[in-house]
Amino acid sequence: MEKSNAVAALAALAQDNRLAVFRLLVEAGPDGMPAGQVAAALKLAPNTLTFHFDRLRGAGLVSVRRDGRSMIYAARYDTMNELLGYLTENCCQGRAGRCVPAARMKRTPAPARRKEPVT
Amino acid sequence: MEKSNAVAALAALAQDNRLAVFRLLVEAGPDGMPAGQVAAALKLAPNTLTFHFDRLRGAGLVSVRRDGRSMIYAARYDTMNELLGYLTENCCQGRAGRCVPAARMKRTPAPARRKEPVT
DNA sequence: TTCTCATTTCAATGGCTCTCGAAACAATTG
DNA sequence: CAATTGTTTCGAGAGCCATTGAAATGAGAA
Repeated sequence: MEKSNAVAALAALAQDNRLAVFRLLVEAGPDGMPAGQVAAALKLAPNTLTFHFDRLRGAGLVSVRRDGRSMIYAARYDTMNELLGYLTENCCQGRAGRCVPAARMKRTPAPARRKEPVT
Repeated sequence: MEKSNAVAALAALAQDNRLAVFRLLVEAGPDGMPAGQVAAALKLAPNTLTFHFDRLRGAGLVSVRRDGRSMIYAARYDTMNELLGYLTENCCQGRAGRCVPAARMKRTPAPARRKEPVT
């Protein structure tokens, strides 16, 4: 994942309602959830929700498909995975051990520094 | 980590310059780096940098100490750790396997989708 | 077709963000 | 003391964000 994509994903999740939406979709599983159901669960106006969905989708964190009159949104785990990868690689001195919970620790002999140019 | 703290941390990192600052501080190690050196490395105006430092500090991602006339900023790995923990716990269906790198994947039965995701 | 439901689009608004220039503050040096 | 260096504070402006109400679109039901 590139820096700009990471910033986009972080920005998409850096908002109360959007983070709630994403968590709900994650909970809903790979099959996703109709927009209306999300709106009801989080008590959000449908147009406001569309706005947030657009942002999540723009960051690649969510996918949509139509099912009849419903739009079904689903979390994209792969993107979330890449985001976590980016954060552990670039914000933990190249060694996961610095920042990651013990469960996810991965020993790395030499810290790989500056995979991407620091702009 | 609570949701509001996670949102704050995500927002702090969801900006090009701030993410660059944080990465630089992570690279610099636990001893940190003087503000001026960060400003020089990233070519940011000192007052602009102060603005971003304040945000990172507000999110608990950075600490400061004075050394003579220099203010030395350092990354707070513990907070980054908690953020990653929050994301894996709350955005990966409670099972790390959903989102963490393949190395640690635990297989869960993947239900078939009805229609193709439109992204 | 007409009606209804689910969702999106549009336009507008208040609030927040990021950046800049100028000035102020703090600590060391002469 | 005054001068210099490193950083912060203040004030202002352009632009983006999140939300809202009203209108429009798409798909199924009558």
